[in-house]
Amino acid sequence: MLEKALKEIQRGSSEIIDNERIEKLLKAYFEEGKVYTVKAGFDPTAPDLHLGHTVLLQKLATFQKYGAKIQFLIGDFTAQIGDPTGKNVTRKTLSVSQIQENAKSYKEQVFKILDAEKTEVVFNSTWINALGASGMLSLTTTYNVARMLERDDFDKRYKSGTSISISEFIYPLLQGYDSVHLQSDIEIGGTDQKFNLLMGRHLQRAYEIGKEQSVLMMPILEGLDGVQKMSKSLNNYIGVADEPNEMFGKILSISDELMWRYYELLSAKSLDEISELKINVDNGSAHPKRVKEELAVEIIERFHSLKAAEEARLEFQRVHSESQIPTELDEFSIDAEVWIAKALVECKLSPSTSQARRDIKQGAVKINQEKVSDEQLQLLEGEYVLQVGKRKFAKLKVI
RNA sequence: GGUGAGAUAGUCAAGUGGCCAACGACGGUGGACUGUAAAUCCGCUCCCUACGGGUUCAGAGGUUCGAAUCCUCUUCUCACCA
Repeated sequence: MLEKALKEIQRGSSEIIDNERIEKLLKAYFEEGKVYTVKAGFDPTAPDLHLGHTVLLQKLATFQKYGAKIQFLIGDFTAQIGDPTGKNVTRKTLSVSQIQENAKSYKEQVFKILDAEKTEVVFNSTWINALGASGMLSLTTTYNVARMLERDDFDKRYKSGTSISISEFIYPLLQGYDSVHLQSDIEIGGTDQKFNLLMGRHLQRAYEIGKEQSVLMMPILEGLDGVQKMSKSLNNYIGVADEPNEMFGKILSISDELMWRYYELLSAKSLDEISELKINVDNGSAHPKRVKEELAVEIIERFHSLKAAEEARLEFQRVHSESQIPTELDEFSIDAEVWIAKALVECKLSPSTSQARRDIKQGAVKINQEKVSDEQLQLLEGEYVLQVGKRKFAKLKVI
């Protein structure tokens, strides 16, 4: 049992610091039912969760399975500074009301994965505000500038003469102080957070709270392109709030190679099951597309329902494999006969009439499944299903 | 504060008086091939009912028959020095 739990906890992680302590904590749980705490901090700047975030959330869920109480920390105070990690410019500060709003939508989304019973949502402004100027000052005496500058990103900025604000120096200290206040046993975060995570250990030692948190780091999930990290700003993400059909399409669009990565970090399947799948695909006894569909269904089920997932699968089949028209189309209506190019723009299938004409010229446009060749075509009264390329559809009523 | 370099389409990046709606790359998109994948190949990629017209090269003026290209000012970036 202990073995299994440990294996599950270690799964997918890129680095664990003080693994022995994690073992001890688990042992104490199994033998005496002793509860321990796992902290994870979230920046309330990005309210829309995507699968990249869920890698961490699922790890937390695993911990919950094995006795952990999760300290779900919303860094509402620290967000006012902005995490300098990986940044090469000073971040803008966020307004208090903005942070409040973001934090709220965070909470709404995370309990799809986490067990609310075993989760404590905390805001670090609570204790950091209470720290006061003298508390803050004594916090800063635990570390020095030279060591802070060892950080790669600070180092680069310092050497290149880019500004580093003093508040950014304080950021890691505050994050570490959170671990002091919360008396965390374990903290988990992305690999890019290593410096900040280690600061928790450092400060717990400095404040002599009698323990040093273990640190478990998870790799950063690649986005749909398979290269850059999943992020909203790169538009390569799968949002947990995405529609089932959209999720299905996005998951199916990832490369086979990336699929295994997603399996490892996102699926609830055991590693043994996954490696068996991989063997089957490699020797040709399983079709990679089927395997990918399975993953898609699993993920959609998690955020929607099994029913929605199966429907998405069927819909996908209809539209893409059998090149039929999707069941639900955006509908538009125009009250006079229109030129086809204008109609495409109206239905948001083309961004401009110029583009629409190009599409027609290239044979990309279909009306009721029939290819359009006449660029000058006028649409008379009636109902039409318009299509551009393989996946853009709309229904148009001309009155 | 001083000096120098620069600002070109979604991004990077050529172009330094007419052949420029502007090379190329990436991205995006359409087609072929497929498993709507990847890889590969081909087309398109400022707007406009278009063998034509309009608006672009940080912004504002100016020189010229003609400017992304030359001049002036402004704004912003970056580098070096203090």
